[in-house]
Amino acid sequence: MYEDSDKERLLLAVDCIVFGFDGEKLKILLIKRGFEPERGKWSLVGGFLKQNEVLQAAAIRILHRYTGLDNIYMEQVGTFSDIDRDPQERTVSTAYYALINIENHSRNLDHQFSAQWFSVEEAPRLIFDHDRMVRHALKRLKVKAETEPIGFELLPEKFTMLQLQKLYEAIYNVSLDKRNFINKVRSLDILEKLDEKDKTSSRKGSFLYRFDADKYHRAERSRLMLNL
Amino acid sequence: MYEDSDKERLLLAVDCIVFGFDGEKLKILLIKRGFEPERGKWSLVGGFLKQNEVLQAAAIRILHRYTGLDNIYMEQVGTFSDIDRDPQERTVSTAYYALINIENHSRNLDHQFSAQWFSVEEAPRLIFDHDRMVRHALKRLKVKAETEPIGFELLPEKFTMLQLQKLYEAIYNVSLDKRNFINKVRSLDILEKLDEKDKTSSRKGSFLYRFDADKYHRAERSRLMLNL
DNA sequence: GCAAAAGTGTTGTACGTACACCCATGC
DNA sequence: GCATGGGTGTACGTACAACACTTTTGC
Repeated sequence: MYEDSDKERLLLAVDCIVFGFDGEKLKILLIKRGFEPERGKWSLVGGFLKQNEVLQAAAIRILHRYTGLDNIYMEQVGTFSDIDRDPQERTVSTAYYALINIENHSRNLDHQFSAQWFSVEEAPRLIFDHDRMVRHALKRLKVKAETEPIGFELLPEKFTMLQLQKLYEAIYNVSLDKRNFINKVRSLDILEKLDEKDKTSSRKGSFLYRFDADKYHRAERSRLMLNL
Repeated sequence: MYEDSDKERLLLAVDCIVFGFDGEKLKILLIKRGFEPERGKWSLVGGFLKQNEVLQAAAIRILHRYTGLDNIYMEQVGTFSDIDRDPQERTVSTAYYALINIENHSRNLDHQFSAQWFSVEEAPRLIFDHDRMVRHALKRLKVKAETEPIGFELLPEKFTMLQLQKLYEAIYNVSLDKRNFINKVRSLDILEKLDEKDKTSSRKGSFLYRFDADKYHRAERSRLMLNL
């Protein structure tokens, strides 16, 4: 295709920024590299694209290898191509971010990879251009979460209003008024209020909610999910 | 890098969605392919990434080859990797969009490529997955133009308020009230009002404005550029 | 009965939206 | 003097932001 005569083939990698939420802070999953180069340093989970594989599939495969998880929300962030980003050989890498429910997940965390959760602000310096990838992913996550109900991917199926609020506070690094927050969320009409209460954090107990995809799709919605 | 053992190299292409504005409609620049496969069909301008080249540089090089232009605003859209997107050989392509001032440009349009402007809605069907790329680019352009002053890239240096309004109407495919529009733009305080008038379209003549990058950077600005 | 978190409503303000008339000029 | 597009201001409604007290329960 195209009319260039020089067709140079090169390595295409995929790196995943895995976001999780522990109830307080937004976290990312990092692995301590057990192989050269940069052995012992922290990095994103990644791998190479195969000849007969689509990028999204590679991202899913890689995420599965490191976390054991399937059916995870993923979104392409961008493609990074600095010449020497990988000192071994010219490698272009496409970054994806994944949103996972940290609670469901911790069990399957495969210890062979020395994977560990870090809060986004306190993460160690990463290899190559992975820090840049994280910054881009975070920016994209913020934009996306403003207009689409993706926050729920980071929470357990059933959650309290306070959990949801803390999640948005963590994503946007702001603090919100709980009355305004709850009113806004209610007005969106995309949650199902359950009869159960979560009593782990108070004597009174707080009601649990569940994201209702049907309600969401039915609703004629204003452009914004949350306006912070 | 990484611990995969199988490293398969493949072709990486770059395709550019070139946006322009003719005063009425948002346009894209397409070329009629003079080479196989798909000779005679319309496509985006594109080329292959070289071994020692960054993606952005490739996009700039390709844009320059087809338009003769330098110093153009470009933004990465995403990377497209369907297995058979190019029937010749597995090729992954990263799309960029460019914003150019259609007036300055028309002169240097190199006729050897049968390049032609099409309004976004009336463009012919494109080869490969280029239609999908255009849709993505358009979506990204809309999001970006909401929060950053990139619209000016599509206008001549000096422009009238009506031109600016028509531009945003074209991008978002809406119609706006000129009084509200002008008030909103004024409140942003990022334009310099010139003493010149453009008298081509009326006897009275309308004042010309220029985007003032300094004002823009100085201003503590609300998150939104235009709220439509 | 008290400590601890959950739950709830009102008011002011800012911003977006709707809307119509006069102005300047060239012919 | 008139036709053409350019330029301007106000009134209303909606939506966000600020704010404090009562309720429920387990101990």
